[in-house]
Formats: sequence, C-alpha cells, structure tokens
Amino acid sequence: MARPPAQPGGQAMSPPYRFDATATAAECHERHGRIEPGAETGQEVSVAGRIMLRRVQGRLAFATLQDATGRIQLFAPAKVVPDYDGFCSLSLGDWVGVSGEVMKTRTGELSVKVQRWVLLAEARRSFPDKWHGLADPDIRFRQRYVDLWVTEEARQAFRLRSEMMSLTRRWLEDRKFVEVETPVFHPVPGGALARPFSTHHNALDMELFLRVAPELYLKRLVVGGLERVYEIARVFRNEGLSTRHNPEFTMLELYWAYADYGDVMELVEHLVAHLATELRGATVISYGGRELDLTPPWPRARFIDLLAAQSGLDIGLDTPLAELRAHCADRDIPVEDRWGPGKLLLELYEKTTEAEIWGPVFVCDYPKEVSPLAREHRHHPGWVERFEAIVAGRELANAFSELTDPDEQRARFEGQAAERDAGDDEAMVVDGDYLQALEFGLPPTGGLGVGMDRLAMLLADASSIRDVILFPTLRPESP
RNA sequence: GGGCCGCUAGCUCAUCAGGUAGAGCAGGAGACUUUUAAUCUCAAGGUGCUGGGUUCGAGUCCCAGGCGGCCUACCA
Repeated sequence: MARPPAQPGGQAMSPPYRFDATATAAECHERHGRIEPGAETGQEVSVAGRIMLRRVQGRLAFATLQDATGRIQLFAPAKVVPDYDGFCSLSLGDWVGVSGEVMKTRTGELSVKVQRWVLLAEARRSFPDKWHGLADPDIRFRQRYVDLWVTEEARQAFRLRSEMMSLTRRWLEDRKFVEVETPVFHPVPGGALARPFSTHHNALDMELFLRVAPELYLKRLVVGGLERVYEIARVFRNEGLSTRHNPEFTMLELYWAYADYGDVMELVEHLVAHLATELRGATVISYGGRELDLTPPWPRARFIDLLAAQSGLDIGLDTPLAELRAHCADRDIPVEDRWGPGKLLLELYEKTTEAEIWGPVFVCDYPKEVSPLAREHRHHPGWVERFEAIVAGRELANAFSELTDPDEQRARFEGQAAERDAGDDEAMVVDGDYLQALEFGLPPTGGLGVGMDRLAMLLADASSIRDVILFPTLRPESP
C-alpha cells in the first residue's frame, strides 16, 4: 500500500540532484573490516543505498544500508545525527546518502556514523517481508525491480550473466572475432527451423519478420571478407514457453572462415571451460545437485550410434520407411506421411535418446534432410557435418560445417519450400538474396549457435530460464 | 494444448469437519543509548483472484473464467 509522501512542514521535500558517494559497502569492509570492536578510524566516507533494516532504541539507532556491493551498518546516536527523528522515521526501502566516520560498534559491527544524511528517494510502497523476502514467482518476474533488491540470489544470477557476456566477448576478440550487428527485421525469415513473429512496416507497406536467427546475414558477412565474425543476437521464436524456452532469447552466433565443425567443437569446449573457470572457479561444476565435468575435450559421439545404442535398434538412413514408421508407432511418436528417413530418425532420437544424455557430449552428424544449411558429410552421404552440444541434458549449441555451394543450397531451400507447401510452417523459404551472396563465393566456414540463456542457467545453477532473463515474457496481468 | 497444484492484509503465512477471518513482518502512535530478523505497548489494516451455483449460512463445497507454478506436449 502506498504511503503518503513525506511533507515536513507541509512542504514536499525535493531530493538532491546528485550525491557523491566516496565508498561502497564492500569498500568499507575491505578497507576497515579488520579494526577492533569499539575502534574509530578517523576516516570519513559517504555511502548511499537503501535502508534494509532499522533498529531504533531511544537515543541510539542502527540501520542497515544496502548498495550494489553489499551491506553496511549505519550507527546513529541522537547527539550526532542531524534531524535524528527524521532519520529514525525512515522507512525500509528508502534511499539515503550518509556521510560520517567509519567505526566499529562494541559488538564488532563495522558501521558508518551518521554525521550527515540526506533522503535520496522514498519507498512509498511497502517493502516485502524483510525476513522471508519475495516468494511469489509471479511478483518476482513482473516486478523484477523489487526482486532484485530483496533477493540476493537474483542479483547474483544477473551479475553472473553480465560477466559471462563480457568474458565471452573478450575471449572471442582475443581470437580475432569481430562483433557485428545484423538486422532484427528480416524480409524473409530464415536461418533456423522455427515459427517467426511478423510485423508490418507502414512506409514500405510490407510484412517483416523478427529474426529467428542471424545466421544468413552473418554468412553474407563472411562472403564479404569478415573471416571471423560473431553476433550476440536477441532472436524471436513464436513458440511455447517453458523453464527452458522464452519467446525472445539470446543467441551467440559465430562464423569462422576456413574452419570446419571439428574446429568449432574445440572452440565451444574451450570457451565453456573458460567461462566455468572464471565464473565458478573450476571446470567441474555442479548443476541441479549433479556433477558436470566441462573439462575439454568433451566426448564426441555420432548421432546414429547414440540412437542405436539407446533404442537398441539397428537403423539408419537406408532402413525402409515403413520400418522406421513402425518404430515410431511403437513409441507413440506421431509421424507425418511426408517425412523421410532423416526426419523419422531425428524424431526417434529426440524422443528416446536426447533426454538420456547428461553430457557434455558433442552429438555429431545429423541427417541431411533436417539440416538445410549444413554441408554434406565428407565421408557419409546423406548425413551432414553438424553437431549439437548436449550439456546437462539440454541442447546448448548447434553447429556445422556450413553449406557453401549455391546450387546445393538452392536445392535444399526448394526442398524446404515444398515442405512448407505441404503444411510445415517451420520449414524455410527460398532466400534469393542469400543464394546470390553464395554465388559470390563463401569459403569453407564453420558456424555455431549457442543459447546464451541456457549457458547462463548452467553457470548460475538456475533451473528456469526465467531466473536468467530479467523480464521474461509473461501474460499481461489484466486481460 | 493436457494433467496436477496454488491464489486469504503491502509481504510471508494460518483458519481442524461450511457458522461470516488470524498472526508475524511492513506501515501509524508510543517506550527504550550498542542493536543486528532488536525488543515492548497501543491502534489500524481484508469486496478471502473474478463470476455464477448449492446451502438457513461459502474463504471453505460445485461449475465457469483469470493469473501463476510444476509436469507433460510443442519447440533445433
């Protein structure tokens, strides 16, 4: 419930326009944490933050101030605090700036003596329970600003995410990858098998699609001579929500000229190991209470071998369709008549095998039929050089030796277009401009997509993608 | 989309079998010079998610809807 604004003397108080803090809570502890109980430092600091706890006892008051770095106690004897009554009537959640000497109380709590203070902002709405915090996940997501100042784990998760992004950029830049920004609006949706969002541009009077992947633009840039290029791209997929899916999410895509998918595997395992080391202090971490060993090299396994081992079936691309369909039927997997062996194998794999993999493991070589942008395997016709990195039972990354041949790409697009006409609304459409780019020549290239939200989940030990997305997509509160 | 669960004061939670709602914290008033979830006293605080129904009587039972959580499905 909102409380009325403070109006001393009937006049609304206006907060200052700025406040010079000279130290953070963490810096106070670092510099003076070791002084004796009862000691005074003679050093004055100015700190600022929110009042989180308050203990008034007559002519002496204590408060706990929280800033971005942590907490520090405010020590407030009536005889030194200007407007002592005003200070004591501060509410939990109010923002204050405080100046005074750093000292330690008799009981050993490092504190700032309140010799001057100023109200920086009022919390006119009540603070969540100071002990239990926020339990309702709905409020945590809808009012993330409340969650963030009340829930330490939430602050930690988002700090970790920020560091992860920053470390990723630095690591890639050290390897001469150039960060770029490609369009969010695509005239032709492409780069992934996914349903797009669409919108309309008034001046051009045309339908535009929000990107489902930046892939085709990034490969155009490789054609243009950016030999190592990456984008940390917000992408949009018009699909369901779950603990692992948000309609808008962040993907790292990277293209590396002259490399193949084997090179990309090494890049992925070393990048992830680097992030784990920096953020968790080791390459063996725990996720959801279970050990996860991210130390390179990660095992490599062929898709078809994993499927065979897990399902006990001796099947492949040359298995008769009727037999594959029967295997699907045995497992209650719905199939469609137009599906070829590759799609049926993929379905069988996803329903029987993928969830059983804890990883990390590189699952290699997928059917060509379900990988319209990947290059055919150099030794296995009908298969492509593609891998998915499965970590903690989830797909973390998808990569391939890129398909570079424009004629082959055109044929694949046309196959996709036929699928689309047959009713598959996730199938790709022919992207003539992209084909034209390929005709200018795309060198051998390794490409990669990494779900950064899922990587953040892994490193933050979060069970839901909503724990690593500040403002996850929700239904509006009122219909 | 399906299943299960939840929704009570600003927050965290109670309310045994249907009898007209209760606590802690926050907010208000007061006491208190070393507290740290401070403590103590007092007062206040609720169209019990919404709408129907059953009943003498519904927060409680039934139906529909809303929002959320988990699982499942979908989803590279």
